Order: sequence, then structure tokens, then C-alpha cells
Amino acid sequence: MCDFIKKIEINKMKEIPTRYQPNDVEDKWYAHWMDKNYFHSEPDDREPYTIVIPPPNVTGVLHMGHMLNNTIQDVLIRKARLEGKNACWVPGTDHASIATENKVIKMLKEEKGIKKSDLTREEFLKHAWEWKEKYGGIILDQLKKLGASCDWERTRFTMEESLSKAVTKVFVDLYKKGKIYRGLRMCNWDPKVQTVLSNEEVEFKEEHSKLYHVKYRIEGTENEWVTIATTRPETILADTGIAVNPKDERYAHLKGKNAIVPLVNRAVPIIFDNYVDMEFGTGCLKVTPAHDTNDYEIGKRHGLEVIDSFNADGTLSEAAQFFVGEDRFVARKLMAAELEKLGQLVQTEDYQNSVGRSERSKAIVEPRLMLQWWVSMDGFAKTALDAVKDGDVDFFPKHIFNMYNSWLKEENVRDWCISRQLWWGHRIPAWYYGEEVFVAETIEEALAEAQKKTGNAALTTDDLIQDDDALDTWFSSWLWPISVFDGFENQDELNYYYPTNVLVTGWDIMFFWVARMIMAGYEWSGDLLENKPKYPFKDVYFTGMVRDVIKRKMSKSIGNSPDSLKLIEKYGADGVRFGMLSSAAAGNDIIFDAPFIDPKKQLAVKDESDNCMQGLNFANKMWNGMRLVLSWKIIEQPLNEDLGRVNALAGQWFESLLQKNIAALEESYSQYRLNEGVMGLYNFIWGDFFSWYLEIIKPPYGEGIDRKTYETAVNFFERLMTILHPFMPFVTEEIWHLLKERKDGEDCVISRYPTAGAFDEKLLADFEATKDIISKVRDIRTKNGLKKHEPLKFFVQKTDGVEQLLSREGLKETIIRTAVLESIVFTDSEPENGVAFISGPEKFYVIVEKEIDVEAEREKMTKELNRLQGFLTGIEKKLGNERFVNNAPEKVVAMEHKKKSDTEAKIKNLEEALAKL
RNA sequence: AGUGCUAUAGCUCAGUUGGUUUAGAGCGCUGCCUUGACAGGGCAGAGGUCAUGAGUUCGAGUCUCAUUAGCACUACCA
Repeated sequence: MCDFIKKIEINKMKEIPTRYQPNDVEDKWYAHWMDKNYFHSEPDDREPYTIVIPPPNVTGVLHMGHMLNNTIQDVLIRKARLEGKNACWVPGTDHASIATENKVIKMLKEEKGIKKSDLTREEFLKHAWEWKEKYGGIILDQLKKLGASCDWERTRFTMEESLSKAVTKVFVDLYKKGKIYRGLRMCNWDPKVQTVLSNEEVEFKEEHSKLYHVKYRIEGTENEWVTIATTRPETILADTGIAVNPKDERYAHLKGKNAIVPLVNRAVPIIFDNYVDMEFGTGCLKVTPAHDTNDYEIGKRHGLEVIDSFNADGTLSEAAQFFVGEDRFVARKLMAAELEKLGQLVQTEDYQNSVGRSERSKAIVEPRLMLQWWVSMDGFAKTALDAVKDGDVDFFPKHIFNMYNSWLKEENVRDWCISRQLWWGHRIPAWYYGEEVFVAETIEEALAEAQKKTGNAALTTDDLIQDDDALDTWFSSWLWPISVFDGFENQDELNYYYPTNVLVTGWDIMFFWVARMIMAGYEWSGDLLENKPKYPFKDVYFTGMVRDVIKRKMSKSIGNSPDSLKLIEKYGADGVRFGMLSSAAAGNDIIFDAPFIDPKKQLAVKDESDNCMQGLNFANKMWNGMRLVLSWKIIEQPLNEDLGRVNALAGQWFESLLQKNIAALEESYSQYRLNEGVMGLYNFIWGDFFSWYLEIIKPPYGEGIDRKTYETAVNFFERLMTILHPFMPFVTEEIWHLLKERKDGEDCVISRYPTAGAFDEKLLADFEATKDIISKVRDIRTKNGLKKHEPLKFFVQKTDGVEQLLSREGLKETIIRTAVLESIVFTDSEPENGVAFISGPEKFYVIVEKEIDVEAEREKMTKELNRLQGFLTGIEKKLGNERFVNNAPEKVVAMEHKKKSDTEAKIKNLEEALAKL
């Protein structure tokens, strides 16, 4: 690298290509940062800044959501690092039990022809671990491409030993506290994967189906019937009741009677329950307690029998008596046909209802009565709710709290089902001896308890049977902010890093994960740490969902997600980061333009993005700005006085503006308004630094620049690279090194982040006025076809205001030089051949020794005059309104008066100029 | 069905407690401009009844209510 820099020193410009090429640069710097171990953190006496990554699934590949989420985290962690904090970003993955188990089963079937049922638990897990070792790290490598500055030495996995121990420990702890229990409940059963799911893992969607009207004969009658409506005729075989509303006159006479269930000919009671909606269908409901959550409740109220007519895989069981062994959907058709044959199918109608599917396997979820493990939300819910309500944890954006609240409030929250009928995951630390269950961290402890409880000292571990089920993955993820620091084992690191500063995640896992981490934080961190806040993170920044141009969520199944790595290849990681961030308004969903519809071709263009292109263009602009600066030859003797004053003023102005921008950026950071931050920098660097500052100090072609101005410019450039670094780490590091020779270890990634200082508002305002004057001269120049470098005669209508403005040291010279004027002359009269313009309230003239396009000038001035007059009318109306003058604050009224006089001055100037034409 | 969020230029968004311009930015679009950093560039321009309707106020993009549309969450759908 040093050789490279030396070469540039010898002949700077010729060595540097005119286009910025990100790919090589990015790999080079990432390797360098890793080599220097800059991302690694050890506790020390600095202030910590900690983020734990939302662990992606170990099966995952980098998608747009990850890119956005991790770019944001990287921006925050890099900023903290630049500020001299001990920045620690802990990466890792979770074991994703359902997703991974599915993948492994599929792989075994396709590649090795093995069924899960052919394997023992141990054999299966061996395959699963092999699979994990082979594919499990992919997403983490992809994050490196994005520039993520994680502390890779700290990479954790939810199933490694220490984190698994933590899971066991908290399970036992909660069980002993009575917060975990085993209970028979209606669960969401996934017949494909054959596991229960938590409510959060079931997706409900409207689907087309059929509503079957079926009549049941009343017992003891020949031809009296009740008609029910059902979408699931196959469950008729497990009916144990018929329910009607107690107020329903139509069925009042059926009190105490039974109905006969078709096919099985079972007599079931007709019961009266308020749950039944008289308006719906026939007002008559079949009750199948084993296969419907509500029916189960009704059954419980009326003491109905529970008949489970399904097997675990969704086929009909012996208890169904008919269609045994047939799949539930096949049985549905067979049942309908059979009912038709019997003449009991009154009608079928098309119907739309919402159907719950497994989030992972997409199988239709079957309500099933099962004995499962649960975490009681009593207490937990309130803790999590209060943490945010009381301001321990702050949500960004704030309004997300509404959703959080509606989930956690007492009347809505439901206990958390944590057992899963899977092998891949943490096995439940519960052992059975007959009907007794013993929950302990090890089998030996369980045995000791069993011996004590039974009074049978002869019991051995062989007599105990461990629960087959594994725990919900989130039951390990909720410990993440503690467990990644091995906090349950020892608190050395936890004490330093906990609580973490911010969590960056999508709102879609607010309940799965965020709420539960807060619960876990309050439940255990107090026991582990003294005198520390209990919350796991101070702030939560919820990112939006990444959507495509027509607002669909990006997903694998639609295929509307661009290939992240291809985007990085095309635009550079910096370009992609810029593209993502600039479209990511805090809290809103992100409409990302890749793939986008090409307006000309009307075709979807894959893996292209104007947003990312903007980022690449920005990098290129900076690259060329750097080339410009490097091309300047430094001369040691001072320049002429005018030029000296121009450069000095430009330096003062830009310094002030830099301070102002640093302060504004800080404000954006504090609200996590990163798109505002990055766009502000974009406009500041491109618009002010390159288009104004460098243009002003740029020496005439072939001439040199004085050392002081050169060094000031390089210093500005350097500071800009530091403040931009968190957003675009690679290009800033590259430019940082090319700008001047650096010592070993003097890298942008660890440079010093500037704190905002004072800035001179008057100077900034004066300079804005200056820029406006220069722009307007340039405009007149191009409109009248005047040459770029031909000095123009220039007059100013003399007023106190403009005299004061132009008296600022270097300002007049700046205008003369930058607008290319002969001189600036004050005047009281209209000069000949003058094209007038108004800037602020002041009037200026550019002498054009040419035919002026009078018509065009007149049109332009008239248009402006009309606008101003309309504006003035508005102000006058306001000031003419007594109630306004009397009621509005004095300040506001004074402002209107000033607006009025300013506008009147402008109008006067314009009218004069117009008359002169 | 209930609740929440959103609605400002072709697109993505700003617009901070109502008063500093009859609304701003970036991208896109249109026109012009290539001998010295950059066409991945420069300059200029067009484009908005601030979703609709009412209200509060001296004054509403900003506050209130209703309506409509989109998105989401929750519940139910026999």
C-alpha cells in the first residue's frame, strides 16, 4: 500500500483513473481493517457502545432486509468507534429449529434417500450439525462484503455450549418460580413438520373454500332435521354436540333432545350457548371439541366428549371410524360425497374464510389438543410493557408502541407455548418417571429429586425418560443480549457491555423477540449484575419492511428481491449502503427500486437500482474531487493579496458551514434519522464542498496553489471523509489514504470524529447572498451567450445593505473572481446595456455588449413581478385584518411588516428595470 | 369487525410546539453545454387545489371530526 501511495506522490494524476472502481478497493480495505483487528473489542476504561446483532437464521442468505438492518447497525457502530468509544458489535446466528430441521430433512431425503424416521435422534443431530458446519456461515461472510464491522472473534451461535447451558438454566429457574408449566391446551399443530407452533408462527390469510350445509336428524324422529354449516365436513365424524343460541326461537323446542351425527350415527346433545351467532348460516353450529379452539371451549362449558379423529400427520385416525388413514383433505371430499349420497348434504356454497398456515412449512395448521410446555405471561407482560411506558427503553419511531401495547396488554396477551416436537434445538430438561415430572439442569439432579420424591433410592437414570421435545428457538434468542457475553456463567464482560445501547430490528419480530428480550432482561440481569439498568437495550430502532416498487414485501416466493451480492458487485457496498439508507426514512417501510420497472422498456430490470447508482455516482464525485485537489501544484510564495483574501474568506465560510452540518448530523443521529443524515452530507459535500468551495479556491489553469489553502482544503476533505465514513466506509478510507501520506495505523476507520463547534450565522447568510449573486451572473452569461472566461462589467445599485455585504473582507473579490467580473462599481443610476437582476432586495447590473433578448427578459421579469405582487397582496390583506394585528404575536406582525417592505423594494426595482427595457 | 399507521411534485421523502416567503430536497423528466477533476459531469427549466369534506383559529400541509384509499396488527368467520 505504501508503494502505491509513493507512486501517487511522484505523479499523482496520471496514476489515478477518472472513474472510481469500488470492487478492489473494498476487498482491500476490509482485509486491512481485519488485519489491524479494529473491530475487536475488549473491556477497558473507555465508554462502551454495544450492539448485538439480531441473529439471522443459520440457514439464511443475505436478503434486502438484512442489508438494510445491518447497514444501519454498522453506521451506528462505526460512528461510535470514530467517537473514541469502545464499540462492540456482536455477530452470530440462531439455530432456527423448524427451518433448519426442514432443510436437513429435505437434504437427507434428496441427497441420501434417508427419512427422518429411519434415524435415531443422535444420528439425525449428527447430520444436522454437519449441515450447519457446511452452510451455516454463509450469511456472515456476506455481511463482510457489505462492510459490517462486527467483532467476528465474538461470533456466537444459539446452540453452542454456553448459550445452551443458559437456556437450560433459565428453563429450570422459571419452572421453580412457577412461571413455566405443562398444560393441555388447544395448540397450533403443523401436520407436515409435526410440531406445535406458537400463535406468532401461524399466518392467517383469506382463502377460497366451500361452506357445506349438512342436515342432522333429531333423535327419536323420522323426519325432523337441523342444518348446520361447516367448512370442514371431515370433522363431522368427531362431532359431540350441536349448539344453538339460547335466544333463538327457531330451536327452542329442541331443548333436551339429541341429534344424530351422520355416518357414525352418534347421538349428541343439542346445547344452548351464547357463542353461537344467530345470524350466521343456519344459526346452528356443530361442535367438535377436539378440532376447533372455540368448540373446545364450548365443549368444556357443557361437558361434551372430546373425540380426536386425526393422526399427527393429518390423516384420519381409528376414532374417525370412516376414511381411516386418508389425508384430511381427501377425507373432506369423500365425506362430502358420502353425505350427498345419504341426502344429507343440503347445499354447498363458495366461501372465503381465513385459513391459518405454518409460517415455515405453509401447511394448514390443525388445532389440536396437546400437552405442551408454556411460559406464563403473568407479570412478564406488565414488565415488558412498563419498560417502554416508563421510558427505560425508547422506541424509534415512537408510534410502534401502540402495536406493542395492544399485544402485551392484559386482555390480549397469551401464554407462550415453548415446546416443539423437533430434534434440532435445545431439548427440554424435564424427565419423567411414570406420571411424575422432574425438571433439572442435569439428569443426575433430576434423578436425585425423583429418588427423594418417590422415596425409592434404587432409582437409576435408566428409569427416567427425558421429554422428547425441543424448545422454541426464541426461547434461546430472548437471552441473546446476556448470553452472547456468557453472562449466565460469569459477569466479567456482561458487567461492561450490558445494557447494550441500541437494538436495530424489523417490527415484524417485535413480539417474537423484542418484547421477550425485555422480559428476560428484567427477569435475570438484576440477579447477575448490581447497580445496572435491567433493560437489555436503551433504544430500539425498528426498521420498515423492504418492499418493491409496487409495495409488495420482498420475498423469495415472489422472486421480487434483488440479489444482494450482485448489487454490491455492480454499485459497490458503499453504493448499496447509500441506496438503502437514502430511501430508508426512519420507521417507514422502504420502497426499494430494485428490480424496478424500466419506464421506457416497461420491463422489470433485475438487480438494478437508481438509488444505488446515486451512491456510486456520489463516490465517483468524491473521487474526482480528490483528483482535482491532488492535481494542484503547491507553490511556497504567497499569492497576490486579492486571491489570499478570497481563499481566506472561503476557508472561514466553509469552516462555519462544516460546524453547522456536523451539528445537524448529530441531531439526525440522535433521532436515528439516518436518511436525513446521509442526504444532508450528500448535499453538503457535493453542493457546498465541491461545487462552491473547491471552485472558489481552484487556481487558474496552469497556476499553483499556496500551501496554506491547499492544506486547509485537504483538512476539510479529510474531516468530511471521517463524518461520511459510517455511511460509506470504503470510499472514504480510500480517499483518506490517497489525500496524503499516512503513517501505519493512521486510518479513516479509527480517525477522530469532530465535535460540533460554534459557527457564524451572519457569515453563512452573507455567503448565501454571495452565491446567489454569482449564480445569477452566470445565468445571464449563459442566457446571453457570453464566453465563460470573458470578464464582465458589473454595477450595484447602492444601498446600505449591499455596501455592508460587500465590505466583508474578501467577499467582493470572491464575487469578481468566481463570477469572472472586471470589477464591482456602485452606482445610483441605470448603466447602459445593463441586464438587471434582483438578489435579495438588491439590484445589480451586468453589462452585456450585445443585443439583449428583450422579449425573454421582459417575460421573465413580468412573471417574477406578478408573483411578487400576488405575494404582496396576501401580506397586505393580512395586515389589513384588524383581528390579525390585534391577536397575532408582535413578532409575527413585525415579520409581516418586514416581508412587506422587502417585497415592495423588490417590486420597485423590478418595475424600474422593466420600464428601462 | 376492532385497532394502529400512512396519504404533500412522475417516484422516494422533508416540512420540528399552527405564523420566514401563494410548500422544499433527492431521483427521474425536458432543454442547453464537452479543450484541463468528474457525461457516473455542469447549467437551466417544467412539474403540487398538500387524498376528500367540514370544523377550530386573526391565521391550517400542520390541530379536531367525518369520509375515502393503501398498509399492517389483533380477533372471528361454524
